[in-house]
Amino acid sequence: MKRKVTLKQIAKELDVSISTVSKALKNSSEISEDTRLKVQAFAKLYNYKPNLIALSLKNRKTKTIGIIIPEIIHHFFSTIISGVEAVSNEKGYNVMVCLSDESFDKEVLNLELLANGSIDGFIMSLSKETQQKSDFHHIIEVINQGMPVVMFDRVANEIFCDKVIIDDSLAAFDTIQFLIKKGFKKIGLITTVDYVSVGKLRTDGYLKALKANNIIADQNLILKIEDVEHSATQIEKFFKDQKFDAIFAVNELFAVQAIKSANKMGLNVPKDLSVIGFTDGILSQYSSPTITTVSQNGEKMGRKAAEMLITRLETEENEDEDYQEVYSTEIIETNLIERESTL
Amino acid sequence: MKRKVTLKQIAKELDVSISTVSKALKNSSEISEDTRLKVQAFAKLYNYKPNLIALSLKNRKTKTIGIIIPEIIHHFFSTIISGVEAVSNEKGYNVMVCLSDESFDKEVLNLELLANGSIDGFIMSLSKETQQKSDFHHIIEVINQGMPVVMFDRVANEIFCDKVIIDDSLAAFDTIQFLIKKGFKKIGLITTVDYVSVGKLRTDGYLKALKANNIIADQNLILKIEDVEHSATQIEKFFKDQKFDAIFAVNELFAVQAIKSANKMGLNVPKDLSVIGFTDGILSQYSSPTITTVSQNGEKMGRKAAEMLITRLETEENEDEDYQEVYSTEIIETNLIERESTL
DNA sequence: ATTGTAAACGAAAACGTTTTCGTGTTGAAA
DNA sequence: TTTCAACACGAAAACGTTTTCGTTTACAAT
Repeated sequence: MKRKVTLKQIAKELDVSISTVSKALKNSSEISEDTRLKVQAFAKLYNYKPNLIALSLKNRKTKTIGIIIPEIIHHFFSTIISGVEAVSNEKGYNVMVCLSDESFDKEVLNLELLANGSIDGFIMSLSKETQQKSDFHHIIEVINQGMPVVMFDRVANEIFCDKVIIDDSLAAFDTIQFLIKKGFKKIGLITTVDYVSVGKLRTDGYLKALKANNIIADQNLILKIEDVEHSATQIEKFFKDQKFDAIFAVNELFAVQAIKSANKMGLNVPKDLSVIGFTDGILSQYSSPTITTVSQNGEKMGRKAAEMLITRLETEENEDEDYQEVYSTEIIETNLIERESTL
Repeated sequence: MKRKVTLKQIAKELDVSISTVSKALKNSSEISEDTRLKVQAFAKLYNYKPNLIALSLKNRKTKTIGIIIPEIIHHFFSTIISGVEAVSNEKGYNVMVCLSDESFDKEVLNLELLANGSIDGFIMSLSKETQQKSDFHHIIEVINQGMPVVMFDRVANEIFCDKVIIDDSLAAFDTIQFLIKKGFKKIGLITTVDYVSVGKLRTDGYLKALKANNIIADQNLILKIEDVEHSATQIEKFFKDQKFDAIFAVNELFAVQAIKSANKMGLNVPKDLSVIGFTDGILSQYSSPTITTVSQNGEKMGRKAAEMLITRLETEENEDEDYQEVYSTEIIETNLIERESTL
């Protein structure tokens, strides 16, 4: 078991100073060809690689970015990570992943832990609990300490930072328009409780679209789900109580469950009922029937978020004060992917 | 924008030495109550938190563990991360996630990058390409440098380290037994090419079970898929060419596609054909019909892997030479989850 | 007056780099 | 012979900690 070799050891072995070794390895012109080659050969032989922690300390930057997401077992968030990771790797950054498990406390903990030098910047999406409490002091504090933060998807107006989102309201609006154009009148909505920002926005879009078409929104056609654990039974009840021409669900799980409930009632999707979901995940692609859905393009969002963060990190070096306080919000376009669940 | 405060700054401000501040914050008895309280108050006021990078350098341990997986958009690997993350957090470790994208080169790159001081140990699963090439020198080298490694799922006998696996062969064997007991004779297998270790093992289990029941394996009933991108068409062809009583698929995607293909042929699952998959992911739980499957318990595997790694990291401190070279392989039990796709 | 001894604190090394600023040696120009 | 530049290298600081080993001061015991 041979431990990693350091500059000091090479220096000792070759009877030169540490500085000489360091310079030789960087092809400094200060060093004679002779010793340069000698040092490089030795370093190669012993497979010298600079210690990244030491570099981090010296340079005061770690070349790693932290990402905090509510949960990972969720296709959308997985694709986000995938996008972030891809861009980060290209640009020489590592990715540290933390899960908040939708808990405020864990989010705070993760933030504090990583903010103590481990990373150069954050990419994050708010936990449900944080959204519910509307308490963002932990994030604001970190930003005030000079740590760049890019938020995506579940964001908050109260936090000033770069953001990557989709236009949830517009996407929902367009979706409902699409359904109305097809001639559907009784369009049901399966959504989340309002404190989930994206759920609220999608609900808004739904309502706006109805209004724009002079359809009076019927609260009985709207189901707001608080407890995702028991969404299935709630959705079944929803279907027993009401009749629909079409259903718009704000995520793919609700969409799948809607289809199942419809089937149980003896309804065929799409013949008796059209269903559109949100987020183009595994379920939408492979369930039967495959589900028409609003594609969020998580990979692209992740890529964009990483690009924004890294750009900020690297222009920050120049202490470009003007740039510092100008935050931008990128809107990633969505598109409706038509599949078998709609006519 | 107030930057993070350091010991040095506190020391200067309070006109004491750095050592005094450090000791005061650790409640050392060397320091008088007076200055101790003064320092602590000041530190609290300025929200002092030790710089983790500096600590890492000093202690030569980073309290973070690296995890390299082939891809993240995959329910099984997501659950692994979830498990690893949970245990790591409990024990005060962070998690750095790298994706190999099933590529040998990227796996090597990630390994080299992280091995230079960024992490204390690895948890990893081999990329397909690595398995195909059977080239493990990069991993062996890292282990030889004294970096603890725990492998899971896709492992290799050539690498000496701790491992967490399921008994793929046995699980497959039991599954086929289950099908045979139900009276099925023509049992089809949809599997991967042989260089994917777990695919091979599951195929072995299938063959063994047939043999144990004196059924002669029919190569026509076995489909080995190389190109996952085009699995759907291959599976459809498979169904056109052959008739089955039951299908065993080595992952849930193949299982879903089998069901779809069956439906296209006018067959009803489970009435005309039973289907069993592997890995209890989102698809198995929510597709129609829900799919009977072998549960791999990724969360548990992840937890176990993290526990093994951390145990090794923390006993390593004691330079317990005896313990060093003894590696263990944990086998996580699997279980068959019966759902609608089997009678 | 001398010695001993706590109590309270500081200096410095160490972790592994990079980089600035010397410093000694050589050879050539004056 | 003196002077100077170029060359090749080394010392040391810095990043932010922790920890060991002094060192000072005061005061009690001899």
